[in-house]
Amino acid sequence: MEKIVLIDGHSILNRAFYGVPDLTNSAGLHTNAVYGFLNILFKILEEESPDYLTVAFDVKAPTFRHEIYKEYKGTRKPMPEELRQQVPALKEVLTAMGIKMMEKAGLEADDILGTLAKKAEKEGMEVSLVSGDRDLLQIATDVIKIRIPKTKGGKTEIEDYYAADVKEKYQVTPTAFIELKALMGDTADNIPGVPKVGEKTATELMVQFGTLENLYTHVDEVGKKSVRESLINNKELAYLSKTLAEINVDSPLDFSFEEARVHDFYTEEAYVVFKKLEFKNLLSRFEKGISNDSIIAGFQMVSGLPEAEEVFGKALESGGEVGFAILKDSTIKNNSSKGGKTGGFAGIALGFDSGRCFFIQCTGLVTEEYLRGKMAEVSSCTKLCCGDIKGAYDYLMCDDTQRFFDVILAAYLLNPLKNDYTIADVANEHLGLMIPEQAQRFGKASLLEALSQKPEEFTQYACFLAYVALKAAPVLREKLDEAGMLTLMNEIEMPLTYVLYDMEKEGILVKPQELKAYGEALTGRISELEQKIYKEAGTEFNINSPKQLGEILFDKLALPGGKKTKTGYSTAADVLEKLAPDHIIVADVLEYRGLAKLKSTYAEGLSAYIGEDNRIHSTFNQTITATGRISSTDPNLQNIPMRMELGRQIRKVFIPKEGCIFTDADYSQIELRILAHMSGDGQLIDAYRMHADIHRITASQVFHIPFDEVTDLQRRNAKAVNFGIVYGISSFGLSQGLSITKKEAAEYIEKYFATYPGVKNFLDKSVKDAREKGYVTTLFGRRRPVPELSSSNFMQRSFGERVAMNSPIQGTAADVIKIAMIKVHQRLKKEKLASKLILQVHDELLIETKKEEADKVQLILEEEMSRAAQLSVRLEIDLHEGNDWYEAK
DNA sequence: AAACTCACG
DNA sequence: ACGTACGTGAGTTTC
Repeated sequence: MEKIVLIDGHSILNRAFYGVPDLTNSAGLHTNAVYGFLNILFKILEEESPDYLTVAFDVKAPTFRHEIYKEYKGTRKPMPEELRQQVPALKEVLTAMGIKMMEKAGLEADDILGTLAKKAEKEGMEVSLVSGDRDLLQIATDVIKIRIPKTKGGKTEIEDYYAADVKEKYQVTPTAFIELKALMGDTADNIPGVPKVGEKTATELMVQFGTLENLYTHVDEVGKKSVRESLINNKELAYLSKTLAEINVDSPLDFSFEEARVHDFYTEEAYVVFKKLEFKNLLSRFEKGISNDSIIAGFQMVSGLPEAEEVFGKALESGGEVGFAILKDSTIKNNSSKGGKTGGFAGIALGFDSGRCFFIQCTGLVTEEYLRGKMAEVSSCTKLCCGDIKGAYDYLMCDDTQRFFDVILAAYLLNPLKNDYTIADVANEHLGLMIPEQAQRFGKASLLEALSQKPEEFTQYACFLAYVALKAAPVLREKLDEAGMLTLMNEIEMPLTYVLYDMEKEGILVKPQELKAYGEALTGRISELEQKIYKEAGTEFNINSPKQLGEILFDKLALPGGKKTKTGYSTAADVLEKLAPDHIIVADVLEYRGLAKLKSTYAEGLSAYIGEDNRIHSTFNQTITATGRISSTDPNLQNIPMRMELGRQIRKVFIPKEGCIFTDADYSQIELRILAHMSGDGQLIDAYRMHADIHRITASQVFHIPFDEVTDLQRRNAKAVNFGIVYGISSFGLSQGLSITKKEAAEYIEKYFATYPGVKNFLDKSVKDAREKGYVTTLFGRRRPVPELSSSNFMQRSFGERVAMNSPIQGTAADVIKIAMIKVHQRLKKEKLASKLILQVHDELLIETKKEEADKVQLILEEEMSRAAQLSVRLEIDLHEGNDWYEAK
């Protein structure tokens, strides 16, 4: 028997929209609903393998049936903008996939679907009708199956209804379902229904009387008086509702089943559209369809020394750029293999302009050392491009990044919002090429396992890395240039890769015994507090569990504070701090938490990263943050305690090596200074020229008080406002920060803006720019897209506004310190100093300084950091030195 | 894997 | 009316 699948377009799109978290492509187009729709579509197609397929749409609501009863229209909420823009996108996708669509002015999708379903039934087909709402249940029969997808926790399950299933679940036949609905009404569909009759009463009535006709014939038999009267008084309404609820299964439609016949959906056109929408999971469906055969034909594995020599010779002679990839497992430093070198090394891939690519396997005479030597030679005189160059420097020789180009880094600059960046992604987005991800090819196998198990697949993979790097480089350069970020790339990000590589390699020396002792010193107090808390609570429980803690505090002990999070009570510090003065147990919990954090995250956490050289080699990531900052992982050395004295003590275990001291330099209020510069606000610029405590000046100017009479409270408030401005001010946020009312906060903000009108102007302009262009930029051209601004959700939109205000400031600060790092690193090298830059903490640089170089290092830091950008205010530096990190801050 | 909490700038 | 300050990473519990 032939089979047709009919889909209710708007209804499924709507379901998908609310069931799939927000997604946007890099052009800022929302795509979650289309994505969800396609997932449902593919699932259905896989299950049903139909012969025919049609998607029906309403032309626009409200239509035909609703027009009859105008008074009730307009209860439907307007479609959110994020959803509206996805309707044409979906139609584009379906068109590209060659899927038949039906829509007709004056007809609702329901009518089209109903009509087609009945038509197909008559032709002797099986019918699957997919819709998000239950209206369609009325046309279920023994061959017409209604399918209702439900998204439960990310998984889509589909409920199926044949006529019998409707009867089972709703106790009425599909035909009676119409009248059931007429009685109870449906606000979403503008069906009035009979007052006083809800779902329960309606079901009872239909079970008892079977039809509306019969109900009114025997209306006096209705038991409940109020219901009986309502039925009698609203007879007309009931029949009108029936008209509204009934799907027209005999609509005038030109339809030929042949047009709806299913064929290959994975067309070129569809591929292009999927790529535009950035559905990379779905793109894998095209792999069979689109062939990379002609590219792969140029790939080759090389295992012998003479052949390797030949390939390297080719690289050295190549006039143009060469793509390469180092095939090694990513460094795993976090397990107990302390200071562990890298994982397995499989070899090196090289790609040439001709399209010829070679995977040179590390085997026999072709040793790792040989390859390293050859790559060093090649890198010292050839233009090279790759992905993740920081991870390749171990195999390159020269620290002059001029000849290098990192396509991953370029992809990050073009869209810094993504979670990860892979060569396969770059191929998809920038070359329109489909290549499988590593995991897809080899699963969880290590590289060496993959090589031995699937050598041909591996060769293909390795060569693709080099091929894509080479082919994508000019494309990315062009895109960066268009976006005004080529200089940022060449002058800041690329040179920085080598600085970060050096910092990682250098690491920072720690005192392992001291760190251990610090942790052990905490243990006593922790168990003391643990026992005390159990006693105060009257029971033992897991203090680390917010769930259990919340129940103890707010249920068992009935402390005031109520709910806050989705899952239960909030036990966050700011909530507990309000209770602490009145309840010893809360104060104890807070102290316990503080100590437990220090012990687990820092004392024990850091210990696991100490290498055989007694140094910790963190990883500095350059493609993580949305604003341009770098991040530090494994371990994170950018969040070592500082604010509280006890935590700060941990810094005493970070020490310079023998013969060295630490020199630490940090920018003084770099973000506020950048704000002063970017806004050009005269008053704020002058404030900085006064060369005094900026928060006190702000207080003095905003509150119109002589500088010397500013109280500590006023200074504190002004400081909070300054912070707030940088974060993208909102009265609510400020009120939280200062524990004052929203109204008071709003007054502060108003006064601040009255004092510094240039700042207000600048922030407004940032938001306006972001709305118009879809992104904001830093002083050095770095972009951050702000797709949230086009959201119809108040919260998301407000977030977008704050992002638009904050990112240029935070991002410019990130640019500035990156420049400083490059310059400092260069100077140290140029002046042949042995001192090393080892850490960056956003506005701070730490140098392990040879004692005899201390003065020079201070001078270099001072000069290069303050010179990193020429602003209309000075960039001031605070310099410290010490015999450990604690002393040097 | 997600939620919560908390460390830093 | 809505319910948040901006940017990160890691440890723990819980599903």
